[in-house]
Formats: sequence, C-alpha cells, structure tokens
Amino acid sequence: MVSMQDIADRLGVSRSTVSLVLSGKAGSRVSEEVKNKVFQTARDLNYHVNDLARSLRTGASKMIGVIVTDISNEFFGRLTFHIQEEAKKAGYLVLTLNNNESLPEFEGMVRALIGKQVDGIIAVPPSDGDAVVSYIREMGVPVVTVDRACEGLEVDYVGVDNYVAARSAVEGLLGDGFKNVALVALDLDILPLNRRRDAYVDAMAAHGLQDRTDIRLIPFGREEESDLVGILHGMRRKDAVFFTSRRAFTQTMAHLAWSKLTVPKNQCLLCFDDVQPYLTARNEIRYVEQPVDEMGRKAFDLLMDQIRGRGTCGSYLYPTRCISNRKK
Amino acid sequence: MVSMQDIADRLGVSRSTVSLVLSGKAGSRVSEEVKNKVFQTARDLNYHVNDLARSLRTGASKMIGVIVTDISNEFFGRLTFHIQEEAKKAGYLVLTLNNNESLPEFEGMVRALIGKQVDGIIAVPPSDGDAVVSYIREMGVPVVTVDRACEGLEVDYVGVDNYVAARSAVEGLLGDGFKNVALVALDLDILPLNRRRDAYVDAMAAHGLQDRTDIRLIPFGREEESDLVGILHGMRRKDAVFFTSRRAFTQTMAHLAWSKLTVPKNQCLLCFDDVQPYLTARNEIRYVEQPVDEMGRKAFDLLMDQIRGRGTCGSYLYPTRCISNRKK
DNA sequence: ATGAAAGCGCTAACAT
DNA sequence: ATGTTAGCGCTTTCAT
Repeated sequence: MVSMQDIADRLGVSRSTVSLVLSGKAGSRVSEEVKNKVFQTARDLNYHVNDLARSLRTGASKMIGVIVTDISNEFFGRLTFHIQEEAKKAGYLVLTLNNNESLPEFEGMVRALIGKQVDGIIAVPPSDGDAVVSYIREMGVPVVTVDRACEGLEVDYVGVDNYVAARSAVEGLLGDGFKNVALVALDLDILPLNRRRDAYVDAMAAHGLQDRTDIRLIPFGREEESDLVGILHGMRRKDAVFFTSRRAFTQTMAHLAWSKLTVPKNQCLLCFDDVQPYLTARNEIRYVEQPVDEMGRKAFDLLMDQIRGRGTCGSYLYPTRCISNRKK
Repeated sequence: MVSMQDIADRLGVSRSTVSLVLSGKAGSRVSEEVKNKVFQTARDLNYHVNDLARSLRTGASKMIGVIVTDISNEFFGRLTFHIQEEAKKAGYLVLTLNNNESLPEFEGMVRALIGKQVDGIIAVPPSDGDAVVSYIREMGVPVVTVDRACEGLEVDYVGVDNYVAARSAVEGLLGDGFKNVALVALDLDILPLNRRRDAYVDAMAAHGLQDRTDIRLIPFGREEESDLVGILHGMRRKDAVFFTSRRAFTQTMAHLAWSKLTVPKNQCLLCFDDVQPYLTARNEIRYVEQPVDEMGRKAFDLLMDQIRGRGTCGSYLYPTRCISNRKK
C-alpha cells in the first residue's frame, strides 16, 4: 500500500505537506505548484488514504453503527436504506447488524461497535435492552433509538404513537361492523407490541366487547412448535383479525398458503406495518403505515446533532396512515 | 477512553504484557496471577479495545464491505442478512452500501471501503461495473460478485442461471396454454435482466409465437415519467405477463392498485424473484425463487477463502424453483 | 515471565 | 510556504 510518505519521498517534500494537500486543509499554506504535484503523484501512485490511521489520529471514525432486529424485514430494510442515504451525504459509512431480538447479541454488538470507534449508534433495542442503551450513553457514544422507546431513559427516540395508531385502526374495524375481532401477535415483550395490544383491549372494552377479546400468540423464532394451525382455525370464526406486526402477519399468511387454507370471504385482516402486496388479496386488507423514510432520515439527523455536540434528547413521534384495499 | 497503557500503569506492568493477555496470545508467557489482575483491572476500568489501532497495526480490519443495489429490496435484504450472520460467526463486521444502480456511486463506495481498509468486498455491481470490480482485485482486495456476473472477468461469482430459470418458467406458461405472453422489465442494461429477456424471446420463438412477443420497459428511477398507464392497458389483452424482476412487478402492482385497475380474471402473472405475498391475489401468480439464504452464505464463505489466501475463482450457480398459487 | 522499543499511516501544533 | 516532531493505541520482535 502506498502511503503519504511515499508521495512525499517522491516529491522531496514532507509528509505533512502531503497530508495538508490531500485532506483539503492546505488553503494557501501550500503553493499551487506543489499542490498540483501532490495530486498528480497521488494519482500516479494510485494512492488511497488509510482512514483507519486518520481516524486513530483524529478520534473520529466517520462510521456509525445501525443495529436493527432483522434487516431482511422490509420495515427495517427501508429504515436502514434511508439512514444510509442520509449518512452518505454526511460522509459516513454504516455498519449494520441484526440482533435477532436477542439481548446478549445486542450487547455484544454494542461492544463490537464501540471497539470499532463508531461515532454513533442507531438501535432498535430488543426486549430489556434499556440497560445496554444507557451503557452506550455512559460510554460517551451518541445513540438514537428507533421503533422501541426506552421508557424512563433520557435518550433520543424516533417512532410512532403505537397506542393511538392501533386504537384508531381497531376502532375503525369496530365502527365498520366488524365486532368479533381477534388479535394475533408474536410473544415478544417489546413496547410497541404491548401498546398495540393494549389499544386493542381498550377498544374492545370501550365497545362493550371485552368478552370477545381474543389474543393469540405466536412463539417468536419457534414457529414450528407453535399452534399455528390452532390459530388459523380460531381465526375462521372471526369478523376480523388484527395482527400487531408485519412478521406475525406474513408468517400467518405463509402458513395459510402452505396449508391450503383460505380466509373467510368477508373477514377483514388488519396489520400494523406496511403489507402493501397483500392488498391484492380477495379479502379486505387494512394496514397501518409508518412514514419509515422520514423516520430513518430523522434518526440519522438526530445522531448527527449529538455527534456535533448540540444534543438535547427528545422523542419524535410520527403520524401513521391506515390503508385499505376497499374504497371508502 | 481507557487504553492498555492505563491498565499497565495501574498494575505496574508493561503494556506489551497487557496486550498479550487481552488479545489472548499470552499462553504461558504471562503468569496466571498477572493475567487475572489484567482481566480484573480491564473490567474495573471498563476497558474497550480500540480496533482501529489494532487494525492499523495488524493490517486486518475485520470488516468487509457489502454493496447491493438497494437494501430495502427484500431480495437484497435477505442476502445481506445471511452474509451478516455468517460474518458474525467469523468475527467480521459488515459495512453495507446501496449503489442505486449508479456506476459513479458504486465507484465512490469501492474507494470509501478500500480507504476503510476492509478485508474484502461482496458486490452487486451496476451496469458497466466490470472495470470497477477488476479495480478492486488490482488493489489486492478480495472480492465476490453476487447476482450480476462479470463476463470475462476472473472473479468469484454467486448467482443463478437466469436464462435456464426464465426459459423454463416461460415454457411453463406456454405449456399451460398461456400463449399470449407479454414481458415487463426495468430498462436496465444488466446481465440477469437481459438473460431473462433473451429466454422469453427464445421461448416465444420456439413456440412459433415470435410475432406475439411484446416487451414493455419501465424507466428505472423515473417511474412517474413512464408510460405505466400504457403498460397497464397493454397488459389487459394478454394471457400472461412475465415480469423480469421483483421491482418491475411490485411497481406495476402498486400502480395498478393506485389506479384502481384490476387484472383480468384468467390472466397469469409470472415474476422472477420471490413475491410470496402476492400469492394471496385472486389471479394465478407464479414466481421464480432463488435460494438467497445459501447464496448469501456462500458469498461470504468464498470471500473468507480469498482472505485466507486459498482462492481460486469460480462461478457458483444455484438452482431455482418455480412457485404458484394454483395446485398442479 | 516480563519489558523496551519500534512502527502501522496519519494529523496538527509548533518551528523555520 | 514548508518541515519537524510528537503522538493516536496497539502489536510484536528482541532483550533481559
């Protein structure tokens, strides 16, 4: 690998001069003549800066870490995409990691990222991840949480009001005559899922339907062992089913297709999170859409604010939309 | 930040001893007593290794770069996920980037990654990206291409046989009585898309249907300007439509939903790439599925082989499956 | 069993 | 306008 020293030697100048020129901090400190020679030689020698060395010296790695649950989930894929596009503009590279809803993995990833001297971390913490998030802060590393709030923690957060959005969506079902509504969820103890469940319970109660409240859980990561068949059959008697997350929905649908079962004609399926492709289904499908593009951009911008030192923590809640494949 | 020196000072030993212990290379060179003290103090001081410094010294960053087209595309999301899981086992962190099918962006990203001293790069090169890929090799950086082969380039490649898979899928349509088949594609000049188109053209010709060959292009990234309405109307007279990529399919379907149009009852929609959610649609849907999980893992394994020096380049083609929502 | 010292490639304060 | 120097935090060879 060719270094600045090599360029300096070849030109008979010092490596500080080369550094100044190549990092664009030369200004008028270096003559145009030398500048041009340096650029030319850098090109001739096919010089590439060593960012590791630079970062070691400057204390800024120009990298951030993004820890999501699972990048293959389209919600997180899009979130990551928009973070990356924003990071690109700011000259940052992004290390992405999947915690798979595992706390030990999450913790290990945070350590790995800190070891890599990232300038900041954007994270979707798993269940009970609060301590790890506050550890990041204690280490002096800027951090922004997305999707999962850490209640009682002073930390930047970008998300939606899960209760309000879910409540309004369920009320929508109830108002449209779907009285017998079941809920299907992953059995994860994470805030957004809990809020959405609470909203469902409250909405049912508010309509005097508390005795029709019907919650079914899918074991996370152990779908095979689960009673999905039972869930599918239980669903058949319902007017509508509320899936509290994309994954709960897609997994159920996949099993449905697999077992050659169909959904009752007039049943309405409601999902929290974008499941646009399913709008082509025979049944009525509704979903709650989060403005994930904006949320990703905001998360990065907040992180940059912290990196630049002007940080006052806050929660940023975005409005949701409910989409349906039936004209209103 | 606390450094090895701090631990050494506190213990009255030299930093080389600390380094030896903390990097696990001590063996019997350091007494158990000192070892324990070092570990303890590291914990007490909440020491974190600085991987940047380590990498600068050792010449291995333990990071790889992954450049895909667009991480929010589920195909690439899943690919990246499996690369990451494999990388995790090997102790590597992954920098992910989206080239958005842009050659200049791709080139800039390669430079950025090399600057960061990545130990290898897995890339989905955009159109005309061959020169950049061979540049990576010339820089002595291990590289594996996925999805897009670089013809005539000595470089590891993981993908599927696009021609064979598409040919067989289209022949399937023809054999099932769908004679009037149109093709819808993004107007990108990339190998997989071209091969799939060729397969369609050949299949039609082989069945004496060359005069029914009907190819419609969607301008990439400028969908608004495109004649999607025209495409949608043109599609209405067809027995079946072959979409050569996920994006072409999903965009068409989204516009369809948006414009409140529907697909003719007996029309069959065929897509190259997994579009499982659409199987719930009224129409017959077929799609060609690539074993993206294996492909991601293989890509990383090949990269590791190169990093470890035992590299002989090769192409690894995986079998595809054709899925349908109609019983056979 | 442990320490001293050199150096990875770069930056930046301080000379000249 | 350009050079000198002193590290950033770590590894590793060579002494002791």
